[in-house]
Amino acid sequence: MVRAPCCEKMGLKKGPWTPEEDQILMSYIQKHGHGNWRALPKLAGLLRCGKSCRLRWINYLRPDIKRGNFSSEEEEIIIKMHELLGNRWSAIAAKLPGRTDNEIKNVWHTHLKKRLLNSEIQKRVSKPRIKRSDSNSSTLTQLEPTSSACTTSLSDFSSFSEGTKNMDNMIKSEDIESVETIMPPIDESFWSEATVDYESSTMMTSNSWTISNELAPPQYQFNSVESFQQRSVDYNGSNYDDGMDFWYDIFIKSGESIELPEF
DNA sequence: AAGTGATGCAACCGCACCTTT
DNA sequence: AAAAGGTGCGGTTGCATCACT
Repeated sequence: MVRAPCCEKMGLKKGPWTPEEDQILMSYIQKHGHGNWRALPKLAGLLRCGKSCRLRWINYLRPDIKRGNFSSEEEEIIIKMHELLGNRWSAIAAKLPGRTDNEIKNVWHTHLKKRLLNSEIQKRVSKPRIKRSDSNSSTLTQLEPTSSACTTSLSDFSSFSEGTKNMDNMIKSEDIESVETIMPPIDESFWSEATVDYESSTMMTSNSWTISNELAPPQYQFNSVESFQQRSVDYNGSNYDDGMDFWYDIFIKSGESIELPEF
């Protein structure tokens, strides 16, 4: 398929929008709707490409756009949804009326990512969960005390293996509050003794993990090694690095010895 | 006051997917 | 069924502003 020439080659304008352009675009869409974005600029008398018009409308001019800083509730939702969906900004934006995917993406990269990183560092510094059991070996031992065993299986979590896209079906807009139910906060009683054998120093490469752990809340359990591997591969399809801790947490709790696939 | 680096945000780009022909 | 065209998404960039020296 032949790609359409870019805006510049067509003699179209790029860069920041002027108030005049905004006004033209806004009044045209209010009067006629946007219809075909590609045809819109010509019809509206704008020297812009349709893509640029669409973006400007969606991210800035739409009447239902919410302006101003994100509330702490909104930030919480973004954090939780990102934990579940990864960098699927449009899906996250769908849960936050008036906010755009672009805005959420920016907020994530400029504020929330750093904040989460800091709090994670703080958490690990203040209460380390893992120590090297032998300074000459790569075996790591988790320190926290055990708690009661959990025997429930994770079959209700199985739709995960169909890929992260199916998350849209799992999470309905009215269920935002219930994200806690899907991914409950982890309290200290959750952790048990575990060992992790590394074949490399980084979690991003293929490792051999040995987990001894008799407990896990249902939402973190896996029925088999294969199911975990399948899920980790699926997750890798989106954003494995961002979610490494997420998988690490799950894995630590899965109570199985498995080989992570090569990524 | 000037220079410089960091930060935030709007906008662009390339790609994938969907729809139409 | 395949090609063409349209749309939406996520990653990235560039610029304005702020903070610091």
